[in-house]
Amino acid sequence: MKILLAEDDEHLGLLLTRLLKRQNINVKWAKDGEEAYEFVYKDNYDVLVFDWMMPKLSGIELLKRLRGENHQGKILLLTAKDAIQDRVAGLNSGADDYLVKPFDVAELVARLYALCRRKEIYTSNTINHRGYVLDANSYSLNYKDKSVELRAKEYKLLEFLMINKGQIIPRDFLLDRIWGLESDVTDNNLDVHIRMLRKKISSLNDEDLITTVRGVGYCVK
Amino acid sequence: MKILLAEDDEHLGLLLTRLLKRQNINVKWAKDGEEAYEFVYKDNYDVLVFDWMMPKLSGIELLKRLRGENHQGKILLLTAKDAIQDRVAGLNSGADDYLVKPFDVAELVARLYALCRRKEIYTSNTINHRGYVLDANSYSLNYKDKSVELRAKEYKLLEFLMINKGQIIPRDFLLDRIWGLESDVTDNNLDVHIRMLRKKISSLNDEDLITTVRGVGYCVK
DNA sequence: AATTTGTCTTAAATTAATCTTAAATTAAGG
DNA sequence: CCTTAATTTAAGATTAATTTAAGACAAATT
Repeated sequence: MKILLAEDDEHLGLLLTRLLKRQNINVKWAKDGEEAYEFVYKDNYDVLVFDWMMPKLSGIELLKRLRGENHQGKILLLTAKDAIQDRVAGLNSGADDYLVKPFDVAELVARLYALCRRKEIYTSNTINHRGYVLDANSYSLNYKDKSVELRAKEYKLLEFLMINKGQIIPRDFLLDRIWGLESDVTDNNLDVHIRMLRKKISSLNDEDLITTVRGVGYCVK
Repeated sequence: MKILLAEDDEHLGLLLTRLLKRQNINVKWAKDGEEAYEFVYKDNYDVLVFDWMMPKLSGIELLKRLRGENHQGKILLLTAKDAIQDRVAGLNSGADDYLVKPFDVAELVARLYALCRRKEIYTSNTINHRGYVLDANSYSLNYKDKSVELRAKEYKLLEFLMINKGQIIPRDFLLDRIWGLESDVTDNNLDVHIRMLRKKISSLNDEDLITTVRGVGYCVK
């Protein structure tokens, strides 16, 4: 995997470069936003990681610029601990994920891989699992000759569960992921969306792809 | 594992630093609350360990401040022996665990690992012992080709026993640990949960992984 | 700008899983 | 034996998840 890291903090930049390399992740390190911008089109990266706060060109400005130029790459934003409203702006500006400082390197690595997998989905456009085909193009779930259309939130939810199939994803995790950190939606909202998904899934094959783990979360088996 | 230890007592601080290092735990030692506060954001720690009573900024004040800043790190409080209401207050203020002085270093280590484990939702995590595999990811216990699912309390209980395998864990210890100090559940509750566990374990391999030590507690052999 | 349509969110009632307790039974230690 | 501690079973309480339906919101259409 090859990533571009835009990080102005010397210490953190060096540290991450080293630690990620040890995980077999190839890191190109840009020390500010403008430098990062130059690198973006010079090479092909699996994920772009931007620090929010940077001199010259901040992560969010860079993100907006790239999206404005119709750049489709996967972008992960590193945000400061307390700037919650920033995160909202970040996701709304088209970031694919965010990570709050200080963070665990293992978690960063996990999220990078998750984004990579997502990238693969968008290039191949589908996730296949036990006969089910989740299609990123048409936002539909297919099984044999049957098909159901998913709504935006349903799709996001199922995609996340299918990418992490076999793993139990805690409820608050899903809420964070699908609705965003800042969002103050009711817990129950997740239940309702799971319900919709199950209904649609069972209309395809009359089985339950999603198992609930009481007190913890959900899991695609 | 890397932890931040805020402890004003020179003797105890030095001792813990040494002993934990011997257990392969990297300790950053801050001698008062304010110093600890500075360190928190400078590095990334797996667990933050704060002594309750400290000059300048007490452990509980530091805890509250960090939580107020939306810091999500795992925090363990060291509390004096008799201040039960303090411990309750600590947990209510957002501490993830507490430990009563004087404590056993092995106990501290066990709790540190337990806290670490909770953090790692992404990375798969298992405890292996005599062919049994306790899987934190699926909340299941596996043996050869067989598998049983555990419920939340069962899992917690077995996890604690397996982390401390070979050691006899007193009953009230388990009650405190799994149900929390403030909880006033009946003693018998523990028996029932042990019973459930034994049932499930024996369905895997028809043996008893958990031995009871009469008058004391239980032990995973 | 108003209306319609589709989607998302909330609230409240129902159902189901899990936890807890009580009481009876069994086993261990003095 | 007698006492105490642990085990076991089953029922009751509690908590979490599911379900339904209605209201809010946003996007598209007129």
